[in-house]
Amino acid sequence: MPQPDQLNAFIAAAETGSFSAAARRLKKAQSAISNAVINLEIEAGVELFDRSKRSPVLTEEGHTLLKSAYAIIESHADFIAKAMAMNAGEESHLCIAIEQNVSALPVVELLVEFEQIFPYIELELLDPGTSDVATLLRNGRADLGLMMEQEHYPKGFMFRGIGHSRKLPVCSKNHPLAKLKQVSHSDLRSYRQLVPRSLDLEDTSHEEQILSPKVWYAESPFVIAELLSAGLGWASLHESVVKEQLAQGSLIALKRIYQQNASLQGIDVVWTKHKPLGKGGQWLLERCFKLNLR
Amino acid sequence: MPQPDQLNAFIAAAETGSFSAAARRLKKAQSAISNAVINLEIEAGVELFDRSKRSPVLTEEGHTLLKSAYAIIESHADFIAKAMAMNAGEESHLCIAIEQNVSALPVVELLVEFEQIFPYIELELLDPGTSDVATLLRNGRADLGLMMEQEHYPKGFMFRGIGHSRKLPVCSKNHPLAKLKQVSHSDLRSYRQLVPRSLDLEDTSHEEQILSPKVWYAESPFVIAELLSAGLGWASLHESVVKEQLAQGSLIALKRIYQQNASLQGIDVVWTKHKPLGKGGQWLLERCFKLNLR
DNA sequence: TTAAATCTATCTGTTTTTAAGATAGATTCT
DNA sequence: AGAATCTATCTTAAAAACAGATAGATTTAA
Repeated sequence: MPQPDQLNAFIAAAETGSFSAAARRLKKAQSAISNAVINLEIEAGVELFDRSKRSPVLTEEGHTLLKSAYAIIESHADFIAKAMAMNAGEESHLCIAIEQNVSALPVVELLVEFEQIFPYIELELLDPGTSDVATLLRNGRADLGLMMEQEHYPKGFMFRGIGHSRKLPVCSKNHPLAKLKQVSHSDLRSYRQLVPRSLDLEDTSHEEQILSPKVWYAESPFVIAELLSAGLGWASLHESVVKEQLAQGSLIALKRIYQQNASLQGIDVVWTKHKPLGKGGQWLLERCFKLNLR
Repeated sequence: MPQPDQLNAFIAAAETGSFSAAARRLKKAQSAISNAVINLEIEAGVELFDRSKRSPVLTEEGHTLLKSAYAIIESHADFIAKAMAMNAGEESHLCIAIEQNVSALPVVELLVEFEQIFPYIELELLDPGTSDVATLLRNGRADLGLMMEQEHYPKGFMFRGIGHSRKLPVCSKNHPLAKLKQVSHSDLRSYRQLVPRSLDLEDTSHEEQILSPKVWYAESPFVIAELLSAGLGWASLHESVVKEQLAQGSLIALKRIYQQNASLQGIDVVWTKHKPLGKGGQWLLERCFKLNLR
């Protein structure tokens, strides 16, 4: 197995075209370079330099193996750079959970920038359904979360509002409700309601939004939007989820009597005191504060 | 700079979950593994294993750096594999010159197979114009050539026929010659002839095919085909070059009186005694023998 | 609960490897 | 021809790697 020092000697000799010059560059004795190259040649069984002239010149095999030598040194540099980043306080892995109802676009733009600044951090993205973000943070699966605001968070949780999302009652353009100019409470009660519900059975936050006695549940708001598009029932969904369908007209926003049509819900960025964020997480957090989602 | 032995110890320890087991696998003393890992940790400044339990378990940073360690070892393996291939008689670089008139498709299929068998050989493809293949072989730029047969090759050249190519007089469908059912020698003399001519001024092989007093030259037969398509003159070109244009009707093959319409020309694979072929070149050569180009 | 087994870290002494210094022979340049 | 510069090699000193032994800790089994 070729030693890094041998490879560096090989590279320096190839680049300078002289063992002596390579020794000067690497601040070693000329004999060290000569030995390193010769040992590398013996171990590889390949003549790397043609020594018929005064200065050694790369053979064809040497040219090819030089590229491989660069590849090895670069992978070494990658290892060291990763380790340095960790020493500087960067986490090696960062997991962000973004609730599906949150509009992804502004976050994606943030992540593009993140990749430039923290190229050595592995990023993991989760997009759980309603209110499972908190669960992922609690059990340490995620480091940072974006979710719809909750009344109260578990102990040790930190949060901060970073915008708002509109929640709209919607149905298919072919649904009976779509024919009405305005819908009342009792209109809604007459038809099947689709409700996003968390995987977590403990979580009862969905209950307060149930109006109709005929309820179906789904974990993903996108699945609900699909069902709605097929003409099945109505649901109260976040604007970002049904934005496209509203624009192309396959889904319709219902106008409600006596009540504001859209209820505004806050979006929080959430993290925990329990596991402190590294440099990458802190950067992301501060950039989230400057976001203004809507 | 991390030593390969340290990385191997790190990897073995991570895979077996135990320094002792890693020592057994690598046939070293347990203290050697322990030292290697600890030194790697010190040099990187990163704690790779959590030692709070009896057996060490990878930290998050360890997981990330383990991937980089694999990358380094793999690039080492690539270096060694390349060197081994060279020791087994494979050339590190193989340059093949294929005259533009030769149909590329069967050769391409051969090269796909070549890539599987000789993954460590760098391949270079040249597609010179008429009769420059010999020049590239002579001055050592190319190792192997495919070209239209010549009367006599320079000294030290080896060659073997591997097929034939049809040469056809062609012109645009809009050219006056295209209206004639058969064309005579004097018909052809009346219009501009486009002739492929080598870059090499010494080469006079193009002269014998000149019929018309109005001649233009071009190095590439493809450029000539373009000119023909624009309605400019006629030319005698290889079928493989104008195959598509003949099929789609933009170029027309002329029928000649008194003479066979298509003159058949042999295709040779050519190499030189001067620089002997390696395993890859030999393989390619033998596979060329089995080709039957037409 | 106790004893055996297995693990890691560390110390010690030996062996191996690495590198510098010096030198001789070869090539290039003037 | 002579000066300068290059490489290979020999010798010797320094450094690193390694095995063996051991102590302390944890796990497993009785």
